[in-house]
Amino acid sequence: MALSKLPAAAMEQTMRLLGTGPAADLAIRQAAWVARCVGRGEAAPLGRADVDALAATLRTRTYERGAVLFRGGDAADGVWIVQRGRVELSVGAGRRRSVVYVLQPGDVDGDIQHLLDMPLTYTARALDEVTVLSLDAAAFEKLLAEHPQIARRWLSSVAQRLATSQSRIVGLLGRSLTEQVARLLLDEAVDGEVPLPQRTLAAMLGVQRPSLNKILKEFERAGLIEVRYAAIGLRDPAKLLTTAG
Amino acid sequence: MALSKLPAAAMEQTMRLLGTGPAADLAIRQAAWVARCVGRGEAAPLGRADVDALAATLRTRTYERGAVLFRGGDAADGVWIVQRGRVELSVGAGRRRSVVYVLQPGDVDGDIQHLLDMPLTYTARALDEVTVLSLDAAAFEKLLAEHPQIARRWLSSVAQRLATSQSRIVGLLGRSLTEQVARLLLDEAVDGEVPLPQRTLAAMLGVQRPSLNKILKEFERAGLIEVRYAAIGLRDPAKLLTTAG
DNA sequence: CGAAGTGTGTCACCTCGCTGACACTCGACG
DNA sequence: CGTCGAGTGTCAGCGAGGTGACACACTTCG
Repeated sequence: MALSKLPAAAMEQTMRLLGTGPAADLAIRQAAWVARCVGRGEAAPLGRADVDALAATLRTRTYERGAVLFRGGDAADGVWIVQRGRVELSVGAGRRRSVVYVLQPGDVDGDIQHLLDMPLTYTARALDEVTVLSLDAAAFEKLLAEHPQIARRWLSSVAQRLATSQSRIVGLLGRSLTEQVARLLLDEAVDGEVPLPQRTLAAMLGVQRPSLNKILKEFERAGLIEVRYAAIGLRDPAKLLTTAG
Repeated sequence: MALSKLPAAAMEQTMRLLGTGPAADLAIRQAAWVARCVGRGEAAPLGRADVDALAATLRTRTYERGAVLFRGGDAADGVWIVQRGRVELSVGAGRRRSVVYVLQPGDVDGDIQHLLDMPLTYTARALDEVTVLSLDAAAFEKLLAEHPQIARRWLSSVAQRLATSQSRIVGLLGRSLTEQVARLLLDEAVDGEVPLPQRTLAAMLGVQRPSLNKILKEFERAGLIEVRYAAIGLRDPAKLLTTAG
């Protein structure tokens, strides 16, 4: 899922670059933004035709905080990109709940399930008020077939997610919880802050909240972080990085 | 990395299907096999031209048991596919060694690093005598650019690996070691056998060998498996599956 | 303002898996 | 056929992290 955690500013910038006056269509700007999300374009720049093709097929949907976008076991409903807000992907419930990933603006999901023709294996829940751009399955397939540049980019995007996923596995194997927590905080930070409750962070590591809390308080005493309500501020990212190993 | 764990028989079959008499080139048969490895072709069947293009660029290399194919930090030397034998991908050394993956015949690697222009993050070591087919970076890029069907297939292949990687993360989070071991054995079994020493299996789960050994002996007492020298035989896969949760 | 819901801090107890060690067994190879 | 390296079986002690519980703080919304 993780792809590029573009700050909102990047979107604005992209929009400005592409905006050609009042007539510039919102859909085209959205499509250009999606193109940026789906892999960086060094190897495969998109042409105007590619962006237009994307724009023609995008739909916008909005969910309120706490809403469930889909549940594990559902068939994938095309491909979607988070434009605003965060979406939590989790497996299991109650005490056994594990958070597979937290999608940030710019992250893409649903493509894997479509490509492999498999059901969704996790449940998606909006952590904030969320806007997603979506693309139905047929349109996605058509895009890939008719726009080689888009297919090439999508390949980079999926490859990027695979690399992230593998480095997460390495992070989980044989590391102490302290190292894992330091790494998680660095990975999830946006503008020096991790705006997630401890319960969610604990579920991302597959540990219990008290265990996480203990480590967080140690970090706070050492001046590495600042524990706030439903959020954590990073005070010394460099030192946190050395702690992560 | 895991893609399709094709038994040797599948390769033979593919070769037979494509063999057009004594003149059939070995390289073309190899290329057809690679094409099967890289995603199943429902959505994007390969044409004759695609297979020929693959064949033109393949090189064969052989490594003996224990040889190091590359070390973490090296630049990716193109894309390669395991044709025969197994290759262990690991991070760290000594007590901290973790096994990221064990490549089986048919598995592909090196493409991700090339696509993202990143160095290899793990060390590859031959577990048996190994033959790999390899493809240099320029040829790979050319293939993707000029053969949309291959690009489409490669996308499925990477997507498949991402799905595998994610399900491994779910397996690691919040599961008891017993469940993890059961799942690992099922995932790694080839013809009802897991031909790996306990030390390697332990490194795949990021645990110590005595911990793994204890669970294995419990499974053996329960009649689920049979512990052999540097190998484990599955006696009751169905029951093992229920143990995996 | 005040209640309800959600998040945080902390504790005592207990289990699971790590540590380091040692004896034994298997298989390859000279 | 004997030797050596690699793999396996097992143990006692220890520490990290899970469990369940409870008090308190923050926020939100009526």
